[in-house]
Amino acid sequence: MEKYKDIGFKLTPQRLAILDHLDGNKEHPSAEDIYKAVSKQFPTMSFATVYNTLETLRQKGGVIELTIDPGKKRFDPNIEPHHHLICIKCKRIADIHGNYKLTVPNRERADFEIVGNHIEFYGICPKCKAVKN
Amino acid sequence: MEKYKDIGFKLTPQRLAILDHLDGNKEHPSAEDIYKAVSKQFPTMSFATVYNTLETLRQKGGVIELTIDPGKKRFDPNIEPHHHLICIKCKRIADIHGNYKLTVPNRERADFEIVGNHIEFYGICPKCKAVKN
DNA sequence: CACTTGACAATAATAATTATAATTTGATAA
DNA sequence: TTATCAAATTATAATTATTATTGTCAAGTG
Repeated sequence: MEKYKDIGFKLTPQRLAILDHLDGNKEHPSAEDIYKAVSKQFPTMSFATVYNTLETLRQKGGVIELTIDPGKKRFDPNIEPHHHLICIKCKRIADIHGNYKLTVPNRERADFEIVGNHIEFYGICPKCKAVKN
Repeated sequence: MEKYKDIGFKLTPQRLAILDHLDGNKEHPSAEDIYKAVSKQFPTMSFATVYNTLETLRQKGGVIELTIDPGKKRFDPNIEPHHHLICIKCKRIADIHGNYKLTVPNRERADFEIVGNHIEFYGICPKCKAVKN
């Protein structure tokens, strides 16, 4: 937690509450999810604070922004490089830490300098499989 | 083109203009891109028609919806399974057709039934690399 | 020809996000 | 400890992307 102060990230009560909610969170929450959860403790919490904090955190490498969900951003406090498995029915997202070595064939690389990758696996989660229809 | 009529997709002039704009398009355009391009020929074209057509097309498998770009959807008329390479600076998207065989380790699969995958490569395109700073 | 259906356009409504402006606060240094 | 100030917070307005609603029209069907 102290690491943030060192990089000029002012630790306010609101930010601590957001960090606390994110810490170890495997739900890949949206801004709204976070707002709902944190405003229970901070009824005056503003949506803008959630967005501002997430954006500042992202810039400082404290959180990853996921573009998996159409229409809204999701946030992942797990900053280790990893991949995701998405339930196409309920949109639940699970982490995948498998070690994949992916390269782009020269022919396809089109002179891009490759800096990273991210795999999205699609599937149906056990809960949704259990539901008929 | 005839294939659409067979599956109950009525071929109207507006739809033909959209299909024509998408055909062979490698730009992965957003709804707005398509709207702008097509409304040059059809000044009365409505945004709703673009969205409706894209959604209907998607359901019929004529186009793929990409969630790569935060804040907006992009559409890809290339329906062959393939992957993408995104310039992190200018957000340009290129197709990657490399043949990757990806499996999820049992330990991580969490009883999901895997139905597909999509790799996003991140990089810097030649144009953006050429720009200083 | 009457009838149904689906597509279109205009527009309203909603959802997610970003911007603005006034006020407050945490961190630092005197 | 207190003064200071940049940065954070809040309320709110504005924007952007998308979806829903409604009335109209045209194509195809019995």
